[in-house]
Amino acid sequence: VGYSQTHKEETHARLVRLASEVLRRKGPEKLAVAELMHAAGLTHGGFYAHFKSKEALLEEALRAVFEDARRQYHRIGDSLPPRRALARIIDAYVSSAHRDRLSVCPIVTLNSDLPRQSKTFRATFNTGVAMLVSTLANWIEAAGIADSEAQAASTLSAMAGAVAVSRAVSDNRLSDELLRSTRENIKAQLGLSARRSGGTAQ
Amino acid sequence: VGYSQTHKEETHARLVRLASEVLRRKGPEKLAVAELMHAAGLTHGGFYAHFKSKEALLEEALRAVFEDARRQYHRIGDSLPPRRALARIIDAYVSSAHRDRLSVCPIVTLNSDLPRQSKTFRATFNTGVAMLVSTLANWIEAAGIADSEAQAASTLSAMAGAVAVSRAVSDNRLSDELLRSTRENIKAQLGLSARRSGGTAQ
DNA sequence: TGTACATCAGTGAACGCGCGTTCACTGATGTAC
DNA sequence: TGTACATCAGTGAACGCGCGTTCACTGATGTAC
Repeated sequence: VGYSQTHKEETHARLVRLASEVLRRKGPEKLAVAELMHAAGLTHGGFYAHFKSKEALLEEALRAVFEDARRQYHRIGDSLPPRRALARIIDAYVSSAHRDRLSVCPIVTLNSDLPRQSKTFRATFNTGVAMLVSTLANWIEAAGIADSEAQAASTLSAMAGAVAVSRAVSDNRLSDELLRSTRENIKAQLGLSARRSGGTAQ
Repeated sequence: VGYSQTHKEETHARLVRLASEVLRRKGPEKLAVAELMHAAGLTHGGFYAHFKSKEALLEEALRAVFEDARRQYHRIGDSLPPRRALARIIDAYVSSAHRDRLSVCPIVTLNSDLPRQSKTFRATFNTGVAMLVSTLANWIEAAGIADSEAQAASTLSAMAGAVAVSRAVSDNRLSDELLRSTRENIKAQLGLSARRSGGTAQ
């Protein structure tokens, strides 16, 4: 009835996808409904046919961002033995490439916005962080490392902190050194530096 | 001429001090001029007798926050030998007490706001981070640890990341464990775990 | 197979509110005489 | 020592803008007959 059957769902999904990018780029408060709708080729009034409120959109978008992050880990780590998977994830995360482009990781982009957000937004964030921690913890446990959950949380926070601070350091040399030494520190901590399993094949 | 000689300077300083707290609590965008002035017992119009703009206040306030952080390090670490100083700073920073109260450290509170702020605000932040890094680097170097500047940056980012993430973790047990294992990881990294220098005497 | 109708995704003007900034003013105090 | 005056920190109303939300509407399309 009016438009094709899946049309609304498609538009909805497109808005969430767009919003998840704007959310990472600008944060929750600077994401403007009118601007988002315009970017989607629509007028701002139509927004409320899709979302109860801006808040509702933010929550959907945040879930999407965490999902993207989880997928990213799996894209990098699946099909590798656990120790190699961890090393690859750490190298990809704590990198100047990650520093210089829009982060997929909401922890880097949104952590300090959190206290000012609504309870439900924070709850969604909590859930997302828990998901990422347990994703990492699976590899860490599979690698035979003790205390996997706490180590996963500590690793994730050290990675996110390093990228966040590297962005705030204007001296490029120091910024690169910070990332390099964080990669080494984390890998040493997880006992991944020993290079037991041969070369860097594939 | 009107009021006492130092009156204006005192008011100015009081506004900056208040702002530095609000800045850490609410971030740059949610710091409202009228609200700040009201908190200082003044009306909002008078603001512009003290600051060229809100932006100018934010920069002064941010400098004050970084100064507070630096003073905090010295308060904890001065009068201790370098290794003990570092251990004490790490324990105080990466603690549930720090997680649960308003952070003195602007890296924890403001890092993800940064990309949305003005160039000069970011420059002020850069300067502040550089100052904290070199403060830590002094102790690290004095402790005879190699690569002190990069280690200082990496340590600071790991500490800030841990506190930020610990705030976003709703599971209290995991949150505490994250802090504990980060403390241990960082101290192990800096070779402070060996407990060479005896007990914990004052 | 063709036509009238109902649906509803999207339109665009309008509203209200928060907030940074401006500005003409006031009145307490130090200073000149 | 007392008085008129100039200064200027602070006042409070007003303005303009961004932005979330509302709402009466439109017009393309599927459906009933």
